Amino acid sequence: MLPPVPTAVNLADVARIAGVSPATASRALSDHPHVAAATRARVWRVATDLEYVVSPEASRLAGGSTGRVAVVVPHLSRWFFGAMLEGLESVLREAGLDLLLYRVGEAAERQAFFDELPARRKVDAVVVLGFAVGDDERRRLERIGVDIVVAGEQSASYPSVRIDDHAAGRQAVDHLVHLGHRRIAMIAVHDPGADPAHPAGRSSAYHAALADAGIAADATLVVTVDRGAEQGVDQGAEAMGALLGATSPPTAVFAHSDELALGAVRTVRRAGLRVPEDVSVIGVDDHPLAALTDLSTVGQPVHEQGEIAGRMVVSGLRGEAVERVVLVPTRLVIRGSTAPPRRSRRGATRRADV
Amino acid sequence: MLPPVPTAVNLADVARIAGVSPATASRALSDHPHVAAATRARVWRVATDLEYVVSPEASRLAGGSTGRVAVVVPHLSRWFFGAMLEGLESVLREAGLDLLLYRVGEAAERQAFFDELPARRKVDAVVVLGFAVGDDERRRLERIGVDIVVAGEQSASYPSVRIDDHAAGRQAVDHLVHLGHRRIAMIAVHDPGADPAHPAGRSSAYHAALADAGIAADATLVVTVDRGAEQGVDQGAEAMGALLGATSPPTAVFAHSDELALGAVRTVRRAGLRVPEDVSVIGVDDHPLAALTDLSTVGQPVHEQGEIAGRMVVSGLRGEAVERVVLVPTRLVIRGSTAPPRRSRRGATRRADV
DNA sequence: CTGAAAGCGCTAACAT
DNA sequence: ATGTTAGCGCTTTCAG
Repeated sequence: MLPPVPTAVNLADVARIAGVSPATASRALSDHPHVAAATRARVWRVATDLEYVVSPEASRLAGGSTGRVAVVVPHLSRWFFGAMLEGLESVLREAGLDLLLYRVGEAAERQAFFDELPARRKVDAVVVLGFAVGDDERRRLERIGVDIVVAGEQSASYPSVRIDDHAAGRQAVDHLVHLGHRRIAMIAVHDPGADPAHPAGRSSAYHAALADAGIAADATLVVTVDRGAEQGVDQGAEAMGALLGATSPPTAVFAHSDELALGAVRTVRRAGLRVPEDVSVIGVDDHPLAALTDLSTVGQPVHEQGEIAGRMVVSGLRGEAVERVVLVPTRLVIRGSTAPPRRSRRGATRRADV
Repeated sequence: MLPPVPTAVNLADVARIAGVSPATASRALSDHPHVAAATRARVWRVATDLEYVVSPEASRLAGGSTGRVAVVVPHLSRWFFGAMLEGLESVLREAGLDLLLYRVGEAAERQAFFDELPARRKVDAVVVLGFAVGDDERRRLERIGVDIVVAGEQSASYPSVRIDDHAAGRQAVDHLVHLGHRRIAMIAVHDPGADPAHPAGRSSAYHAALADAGIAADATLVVTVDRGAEQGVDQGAEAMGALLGATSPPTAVFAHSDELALGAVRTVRRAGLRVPEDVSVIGVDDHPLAALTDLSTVGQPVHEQGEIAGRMVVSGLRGEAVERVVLVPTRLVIRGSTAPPRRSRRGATRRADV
């Protein structure tokens, strides 16, 4: 390792060369009010010439903020989380904030994070991306003593950005209903932390949409998978297997995510049936895979949710008021995996490519 | 915003309560050699009880290290980069290092990063993930004065982990040759920073493999796309269109990535041809999509490359010697998108699902 | 508007 | 083995 930054230029150097005291230099560089314009300009010039960068440590120690935001995310290799992180990063970077990344995938990692709180004393705010913070976790998290924002999930306790899951579910199921389907199945994700008595938005939307259409509920048409596994595709495939094995199989399936939906499509095809002629399938997210595989879906603006979370953090840090809940709109994206039931209207369907 | 960490416990508090001097407390907590076991234990107990956490700022300022590593990556929502980042993160976290994330996608962002070097004075090391550092960039990057490690790409200047691109290319093209193909095309990525005179590993492997098989080179069978676009699928699709339009189209295609390969597959199918019966397609990476779409490919251990980069950083920080180049093995993954040319040996092929 | 002085919380010599 | 003494580089009162 090299010696610690041999060419380090300090505030004192800048001040000396600019012919002012360190105090003035500091004020000039932090854009404080009471500094002569000429002085400010001179100090900035010298600082730029010397390529001066404040020592964040010293700055923080002397009373400033850390200029850092912790981001806690369960996965990094899955599109949804990556895209949201990307949106968040762009806003934070623009605001001059550094992003400290903490991945907390499995239960053990998650527990360790909330126990040890490695971000303590290191950040000005924390953003939780794509998972719901449990009560116990919330209590611990708060001991970090900074602002907290949640993105991509519901949160009663913190400002959050997310989609309206109920509305999204309605868009999907209503689409199937309007196509004429009556036997509509659902592959739902079950969040271990959620209250089973109150089905989450997408599930409740399914039931509401069926009820509104006068379709009787059929418990054999709902399969629930646990959240959290790596890809989701296999779970979707398995769930579809169960659905296909039912006495009276569905003609359409609403999956809570595109990955589950793709697994379902795979199973349908492997069973020798066709999508959408024999079974329609719709997911949620508008994953890039959905476009590639011609999957109908309810799209959500993922990147944008990350951006909004970033803006919430920046506002909060500035001491401005922050909205408690921002709902972003979803949109129905009709592709080739949904069509009317039976084998009617051939021409209206497209093949799934790839 | 809350007041800055109301419950802040400092070293001085711990020291006082434990009945020692701050210096001793510091030594005890940093596991220094010359501290009585009893003292160490007592200090640790008090620190734990009080939930003391060192102020990284003060620690660093007083001569320690930052305990942070900067990671520079071009994309966050693409599997390859996310998976590598995930591997890296796990090792850094285990070593107690924090990860400062910088995304530098487009040219402008990349330029800004290397101009401003926002990581200066903030980290003990820098990891460059998945892109080649140009000469000018290298010069600037070095002014940061810390260790640098490159993963997923070649680097003459820094310790790096990567696959042997030439070997990977041979695995792919040799596979096609062994299947009996003679008209083998390539969809290559062109790295803007690379020297056109020296074709990169995968391309040179293609030429070498054909030469070894006594197949004459045919320039119309090579299409080059620029690196860096978002998904790659569309570029692959377009490239395949050009190939299909050739006087004498290929019976097999080697694409430099799975995403390009999937685009190629889409074009082949849209042209009314079948994969692999009419055209075989093989990619590189073993992207999760490849398994899903039954694409043959040359797999590389992406997560592991991230881990290895992490270990290189940790070793370097410990002052241990670090290997200059670590090559990780690739493996040929034969799925349903490659088969002998013509319509021979039906039984050996599987359908592409989804 | 600017300078002088006093730490922020910690670690690393240097003593003891 | 432990305590004492200096700062690290910056921001911030408090004076001018």
